[in-house]
Amino acid sequence: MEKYSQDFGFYCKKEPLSLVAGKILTALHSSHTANISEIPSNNRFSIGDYVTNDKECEGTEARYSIFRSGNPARITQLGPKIPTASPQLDSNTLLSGILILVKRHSDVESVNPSESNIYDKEDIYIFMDITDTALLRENQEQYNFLRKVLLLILQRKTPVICFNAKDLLRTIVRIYGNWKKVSQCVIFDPRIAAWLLNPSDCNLSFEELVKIHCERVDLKTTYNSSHTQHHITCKRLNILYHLMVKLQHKLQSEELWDLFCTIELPLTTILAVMENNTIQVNEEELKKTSVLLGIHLKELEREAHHAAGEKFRLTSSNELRQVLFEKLNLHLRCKSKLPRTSSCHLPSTAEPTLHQLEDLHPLPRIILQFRQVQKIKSTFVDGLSSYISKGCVSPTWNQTGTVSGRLSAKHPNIQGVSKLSIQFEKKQYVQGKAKEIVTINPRSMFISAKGHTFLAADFSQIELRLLAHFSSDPELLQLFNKMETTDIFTSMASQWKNVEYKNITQADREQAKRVVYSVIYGVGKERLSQCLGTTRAEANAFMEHFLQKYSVSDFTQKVIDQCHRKGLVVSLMGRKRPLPHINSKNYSLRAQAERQAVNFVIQGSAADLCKLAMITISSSITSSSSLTPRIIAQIHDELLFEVEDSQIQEFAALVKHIMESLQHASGVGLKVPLKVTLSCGKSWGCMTEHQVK
DNA sequence: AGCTTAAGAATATGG
DNA sequence: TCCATATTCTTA
Repeated sequence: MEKYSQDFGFYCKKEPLSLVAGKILTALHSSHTANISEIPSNNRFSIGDYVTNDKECEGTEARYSIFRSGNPARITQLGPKIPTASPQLDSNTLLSGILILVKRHSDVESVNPSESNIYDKEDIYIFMDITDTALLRENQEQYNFLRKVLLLILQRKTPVICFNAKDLLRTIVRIYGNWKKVSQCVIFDPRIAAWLLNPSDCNLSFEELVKIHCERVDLKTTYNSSHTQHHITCKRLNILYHLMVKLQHKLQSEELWDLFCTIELPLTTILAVMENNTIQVNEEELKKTSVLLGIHLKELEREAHHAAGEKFRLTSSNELRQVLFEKLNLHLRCKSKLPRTSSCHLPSTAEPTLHQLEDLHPLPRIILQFRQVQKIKSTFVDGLSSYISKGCVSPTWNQTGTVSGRLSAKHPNIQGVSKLSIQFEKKQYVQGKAKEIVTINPRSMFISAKGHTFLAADFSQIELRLLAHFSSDPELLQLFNKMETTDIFTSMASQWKNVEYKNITQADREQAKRVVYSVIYGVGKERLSQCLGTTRAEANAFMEHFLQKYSVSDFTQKVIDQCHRKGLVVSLMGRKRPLPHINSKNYSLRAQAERQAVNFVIQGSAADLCKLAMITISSSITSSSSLTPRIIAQIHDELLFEVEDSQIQEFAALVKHIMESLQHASGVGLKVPLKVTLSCGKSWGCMTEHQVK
């Protein structure tokens, strides 16, 4: 349950918001005051014109005010809007208000952000109440004013500073409807800056950031009890300004500034737009599926109880452990040693273990099926329902949620929706009827809007290609430069399993993929043998053969050496990850850091490229007058769009061209070509490959 | 007694 | 002793 939180004196249902229109040292010269003075200054809108508290505000036409910091009495009366409704997990909630600080002087260097002079008397504050956009629309004059102010702030190249900028942008995009107008805006978000400096501690609060990056400012002593809420709010806005200046300097000295400006900053706007885009869900199908899966689960439970000879809760790994190892004693009949849980040293009941046991007794296979169905039902069917509003979902995207630079999604986590469909036999209650096999594909619940089609663009084997680039291994390079028409993992699976290329299933391909990446990132033979379902000796042989054929150890060693020297690793576009344990005396910690180092260089670089792809595609949509596709989701290496039926051909060609050209545009010049596969369809679960002319 | 919280296990995704 | 996510469920 998300809770209310307070920041800068403003409350909103989801996240705190504050914004400072300001100027940073390196920014272009542009006079805020001149711009602000363009705001129509009739009596009603003049500075300090109208200030009100909440109650008076109700039902009146006053929705904004402008004042100077030199007049704290007026600040005092700006009461924060505290929503009276109960908290809800509604990512579509609009923010309640915007407070803007317009810095008149940009000579921050000379300003010591201490108690005495954190205020600049010349500074201007603008407060805008945007709780009720409908009202704003009714009152044309005020609506125009709001638009004008926001456009003034966002359409010039002077940077704006905002904590959690995405939330502000989401709101603004919604007010405007037309996101293309603000797509080029420049908003610095201190949270993102801090995350780039150290991706390990993400989601730090404003207070924590100030504590870490502004040694001289102490939030607690900066406020004294005589200050009112809004006095404090204005001070916090000033501190926010200084925090960003500090962070900018740090980013510049760590050579992260480019990454910040060219990747993360434009991405924030894109994510805000994505959060305003909705994905339609097939609700009837969802309900039917839920019932169907419920029946099937009960059936599986019955079978499991029968196989075990007693009733127990299938969802409890403890009870399962008792049945498997204390009652049935399966561990005694199993040749290889069974793994144990890392913490309590108990026998594991995880997937690989159950696979080892599945030939000894019917129960393990039933449990595996049960867990698979249970996961799909609770997470992707019933879980999904709770996020539906008006037949649609709209995930929340977290830009700073990972250490590798990737994005993460929640509510729902669309990146984690099962790709493979499950099949089972529908139990027939009517006698004499033919057996019915039902197929359930969780992704098919997501459907495109009327008159629109989904277009998915995937980078093929992006991490493997990056490995080829970094290692310069001739074998790998040749693999990709040969311009294969066949799928690499499928052909590897076919080679390894001695099965015709055509007969390789999707599951086989996934397994081959997992094995390949596992070996690259330094899997142990224990785990690999489980993954492959073979003995450790065979796994070892496979590993050695693979690593001999593709000699990547020069590269991995280079990464590890560099990490030992510098204590951090760097991705293709300069993203950094500190790994403090790299020089630890503890072997396992050090070894883990070494694996993380290698993994980060590849995974982080792939994340860089995918983000770059989003930005480039988005800006080409912006600059086009005719194209209207919407970015729906990013699944790490896949971009999902919803396109008007008539634009599919044109847009598909554009996307493919942009993504495959990134090998030159990335600024590095990749030694391998990038390959993109396109597919489209009316449902995410049923996409057919799309050839571009 | 019933309630919350935090951690771990398990399984889905991506590579 | 592959990496890094989210979600759900159990357990303490």
